[in-house]
Amino acid sequence: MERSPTPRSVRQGRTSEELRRHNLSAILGALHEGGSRSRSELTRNTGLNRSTIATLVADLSQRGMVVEGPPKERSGPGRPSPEVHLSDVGPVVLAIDIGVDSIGLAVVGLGGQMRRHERVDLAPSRRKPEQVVRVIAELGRSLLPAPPEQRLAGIGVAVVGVARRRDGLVHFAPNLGWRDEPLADRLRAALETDVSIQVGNDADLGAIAEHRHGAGVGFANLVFLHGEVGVGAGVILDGRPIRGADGYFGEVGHVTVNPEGRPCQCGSRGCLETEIGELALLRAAGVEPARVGREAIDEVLDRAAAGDEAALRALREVGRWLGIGLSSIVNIFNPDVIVLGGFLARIHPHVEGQIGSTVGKRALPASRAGVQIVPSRLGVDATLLGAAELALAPVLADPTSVPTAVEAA
Amino acid sequence: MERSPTPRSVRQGRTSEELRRHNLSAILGALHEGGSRSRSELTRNTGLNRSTIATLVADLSQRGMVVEGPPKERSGPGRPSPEVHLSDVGPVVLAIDIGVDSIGLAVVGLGGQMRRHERVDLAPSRRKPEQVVRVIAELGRSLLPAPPEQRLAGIGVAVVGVARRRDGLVHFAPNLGWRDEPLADRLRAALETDVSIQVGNDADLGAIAEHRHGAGVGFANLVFLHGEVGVGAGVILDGRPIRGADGYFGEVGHVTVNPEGRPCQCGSRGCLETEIGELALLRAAGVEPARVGREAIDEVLDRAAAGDEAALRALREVGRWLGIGLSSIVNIFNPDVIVLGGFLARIHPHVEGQIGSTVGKRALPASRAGVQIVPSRLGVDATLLGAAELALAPVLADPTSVPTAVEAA
DNA sequence: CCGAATTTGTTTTGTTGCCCAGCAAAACTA
DNA sequence: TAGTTTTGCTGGGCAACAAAACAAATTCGG
Repeated sequence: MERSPTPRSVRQGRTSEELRRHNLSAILGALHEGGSRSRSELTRNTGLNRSTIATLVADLSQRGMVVEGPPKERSGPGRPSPEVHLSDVGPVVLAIDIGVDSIGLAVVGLGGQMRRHERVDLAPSRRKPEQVVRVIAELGRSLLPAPPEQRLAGIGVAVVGVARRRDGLVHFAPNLGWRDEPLADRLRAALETDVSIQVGNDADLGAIAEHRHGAGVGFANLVFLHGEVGVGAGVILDGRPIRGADGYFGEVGHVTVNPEGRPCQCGSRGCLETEIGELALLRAAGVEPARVGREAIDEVLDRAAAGDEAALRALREVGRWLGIGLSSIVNIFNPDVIVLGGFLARIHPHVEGQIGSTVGKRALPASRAGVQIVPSRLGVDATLLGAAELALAPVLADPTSVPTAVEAA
Repeated sequence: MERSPTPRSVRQGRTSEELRRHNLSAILGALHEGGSRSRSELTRNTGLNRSTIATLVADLSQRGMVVEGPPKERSGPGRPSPEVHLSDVGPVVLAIDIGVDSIGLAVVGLGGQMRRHERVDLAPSRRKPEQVVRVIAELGRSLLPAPPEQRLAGIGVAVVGVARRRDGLVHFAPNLGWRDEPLADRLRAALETDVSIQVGNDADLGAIAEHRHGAGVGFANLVFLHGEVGVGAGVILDGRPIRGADGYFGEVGHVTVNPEGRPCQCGSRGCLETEIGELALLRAAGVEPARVGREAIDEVLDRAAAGDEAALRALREVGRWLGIGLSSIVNIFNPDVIVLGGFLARIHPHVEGQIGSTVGKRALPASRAGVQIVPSRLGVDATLLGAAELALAPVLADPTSVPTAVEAA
């Protein structure tokens, strides 16, 4: 176990060097999360003096991370302030999303810009770690240009399972059939790289992506409920992703919602995952569960749109349990917003009304009053972008770790 | 609703002045949480240069917050380093704990030292806000010496109910029969003071106290489960207290544990509070629930110690539901430690075994493996000390807000 | 079309805060 | 008692942000 009770409190002091790092990071982070803005806006945002902003922006510009462009049109009286943009030749990361039925890869720059992008289906027979890693290595080589052209700052991986952040070991991924896989090590060998490889849970990373670039922008407290075959949740509190002592915080997929429900693979019965996962919908709609995947879900939705009674009944059933599960989430986490991801985003239009009424009845009035329940805005790319955020985090936290143009030459 | 989605991300820049504040705060915070230590230890803890530590300690000393004493005996070779202690004539706060059947007051200094301390019973007939505030004002005046002698830096209040941090309005306190009480305003008027008055929920504040000074010292992820008539939880994640969008985070008292259980005052049935609260124990043991309070619980525990079958059965029953509730807490929050407070701390020895076996069966193996479940170490004073922490927070965050001896003169 | 008002970039000059080096002091060791 | 180790103390230096003064670029009013 990686528990570390510190007997004496250790508080870090800060030097002026760290002060500079913090301020560079503040500027870069503002641009990353909120997009381009003028130098004068940066001055107002950060509260720093305009001469300081000038030197900081010049520093970031020298490092090839931002560029200054012409000012916005018609901005009022006074001398116009140049617009600061994230450079599109800045450092990039490779983002990888290992899902149950597909693998996604993308080259992502600061600001969450996807430069290049690829997704391939993953047949159930090809889910062995060796095979998955081989596919990733091939795709990765074709996506990534030669080193000097683009500066690769790191690699981030989202995986449907529980991963150990420290060393990228995938502890347990039931839907892939993995157990204790040293994923980061395998990828490092296959991609022949020495950059840092960070691995995280797909729901945790989806939460980060929706919070920074998607449906949850501007909300401090967010729960991202990601449903495919399994159900996981990622939680952001006070703007910070929460992981718990071992990284299992927010494991709501196995909260009991239906004490008389079906047995779950976790050993219990009537877990949220069992009642609202893809399999539950297919089963209730009378579709062969073995056909699980995008097309099977599409079929149910099409049939419901055409008025098919069985499909409509199945959606109502899933909507009911989803509402109950969401009520618990509202009661426990008191979020500003809940973002539904994966296949839950796709059924959202069909179950919206039912969710609203169930939460209205079951959740504590005080907590439910302010919460919004919305579908993902990033769709299938949410987890991919989250993986990119994971890899970009060190660059954002310390922009000085990227060499300046002068240093690189 | 107090939701504030910020359309554009605002990141604070830092000036060198704030750097100094941060470093002063780091030193004071280390002493506050971890106790006295030598200057050389502070140097190692903070990573700052020893000349910097010298000026910082001198600064805090001038402000009357720390004093330097003789070095520790036999510390090894080299010039001995003077020990830095928190001053016992430094700023103090008034801590107030409004419980269901008693009111506690204390004058608390840095480090959580209780200087003076008083607790009085609160008869059910005297729970009206006006009466409570009158009692507090009387006790407060007798406890607090005249202003110049002790510097009163703030007032912190713990209350059994939901409070709004911003203005100290008690939204809802069912066990006191309060609703929308402007508690902070009433206290400000009654105590005739203009210092800041902060109000918080008792479980949230108990969590902070146990984390900094009690059974949870050194653990980054802690859940404090506080049970009396009602049941509430306070949660610390990554060392930071969590409150949620409106302050209702971790409302586990109304999580359903027994779908066939008794109706709860919240409208649902079989809530955790209904199954493990004081009333549940008394009822199960055949004691008149109306007698609820310290003596009634003592009676049940005494009878159990004497081998009384009904009392033992009642404790087993409560232990079972407590185990189920704790399993959910382990699954959802994945904490390092769960601290049982209030009457749950007192029954802990009797239900320890049962809790262990229930959690062993019901919680996810990965999360339950590392968690410790322990009784409160601060006892009835946990919430009182938590209230003190609330009031001390501004001083710890910015020691320069306290005037220096020179400035005061 | 021109000048006043406004706002921001730029440059120079503080001011603050931390680090470093060298020396002195105070312990332990043998 | 001399050597070693560790720490406090002092003065000098560096890095980072702020403030002030001036220049530049725009809007607005006539």
